[in-house]
Amino acid sequence: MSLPHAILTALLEKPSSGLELTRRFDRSFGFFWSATHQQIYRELGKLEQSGAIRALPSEAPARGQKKEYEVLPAGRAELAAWAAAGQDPRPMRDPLLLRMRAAAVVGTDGLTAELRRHLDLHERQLEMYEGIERRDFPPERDSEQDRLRHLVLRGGIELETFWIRWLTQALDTVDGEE
Amino acid sequence: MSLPHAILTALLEKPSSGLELTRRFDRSFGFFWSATHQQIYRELGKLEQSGAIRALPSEAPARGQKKEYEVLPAGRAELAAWAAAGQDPRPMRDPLLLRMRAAAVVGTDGLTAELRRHLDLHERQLEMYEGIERRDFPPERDSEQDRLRHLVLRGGIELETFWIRWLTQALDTVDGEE
DNA sequence: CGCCTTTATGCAACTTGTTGCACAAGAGCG
DNA sequence: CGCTCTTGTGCAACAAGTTGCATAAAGGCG
Repeated sequence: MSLPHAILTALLEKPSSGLELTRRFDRSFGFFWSATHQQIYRELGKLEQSGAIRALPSEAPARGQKKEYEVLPAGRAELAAWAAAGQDPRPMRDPLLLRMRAAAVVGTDGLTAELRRHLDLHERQLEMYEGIERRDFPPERDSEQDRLRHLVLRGGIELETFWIRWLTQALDTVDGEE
Repeated sequence: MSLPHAILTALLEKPSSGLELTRRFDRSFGFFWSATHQQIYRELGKLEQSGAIRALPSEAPARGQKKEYEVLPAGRAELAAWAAAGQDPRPMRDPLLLRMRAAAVVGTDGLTAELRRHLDLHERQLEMYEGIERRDFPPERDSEQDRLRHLVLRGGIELETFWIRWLTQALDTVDGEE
């Protein structure tokens, strides 16, 4: 049940239309939560029905016309309750680690190229995050919000760093076999 | 489409019944892929129907009786093809990072306890992994299979280490606000 | 025997996430 | 005007994962 809360958070930071939200989820928001535009539209409909958000008044509320949403007090309260509630960490489910374990039984043919490709993807991702860190979190900005958001971004950066280190080890190990 | 392949990998390592598989997925297999017993039984049925695995003959093939499965050549081939194929890393989706971002907007009330609880869970998990590392991967064991499986376990260990480090930072940041 | 617990298999309903496509309006262009 | 491209909203079908419950046999116990 996290997607509605992700949308509420995004809308509290800045009221947006469905497509704008989609773009934000593809960019910086995607560090910690991804979503497709279909998911977003479906959820916006539900949130509007339940009274958590509302569409800002517009002259032309027709199909194909931009529709901006803002969060209502009920939505804000719901988000605050959710953020403070207890939730266990999700059990791990990583296809790449699984494939490595499978390779231990069926052989490592064709794996090197795939590992290199992933390494490259993670290196680009890391560069992007570091660019954002330089742009959005210079040392002089230090409000409460900035510190918390910076912390989240640091999570993304350190996770990418982990993958890069692991993939490098993996390439050493797999190449060593051949 | 990873669950069937996770099951094939587990069965290749050691033929098992549904409940045995469930236990393995709760223990060491869970480092990189989790599954409930309902998922597993459903998938075992599908895999048997498609000819990837078969039930080992038993005297009493009745409900409530243990039913062991083994992988057939078709299943092994399918797994090898899947392991070597290209698959993009999944987009991130972490509820805790999301909650931290939400907390930046709605406030950090009640968050400290939750962060401490997660820190504790990750510390236990790390200890468990390190125990397994000492037991199953002593320096003298160094076959190809061992190196690859050890690599996967190292992934689990380093991920837990990452979370512990991040949660410690997070606690510093959140406590600093109060 | 009758009752309870453990081991084991399994169905059904629901929620969440993905994929593919349809529809609508405006802008640029010959 | 008619054509195509971009922006924007949305439905429908499917796949994957979760939750709750049902069923059955075997072993221990009074």
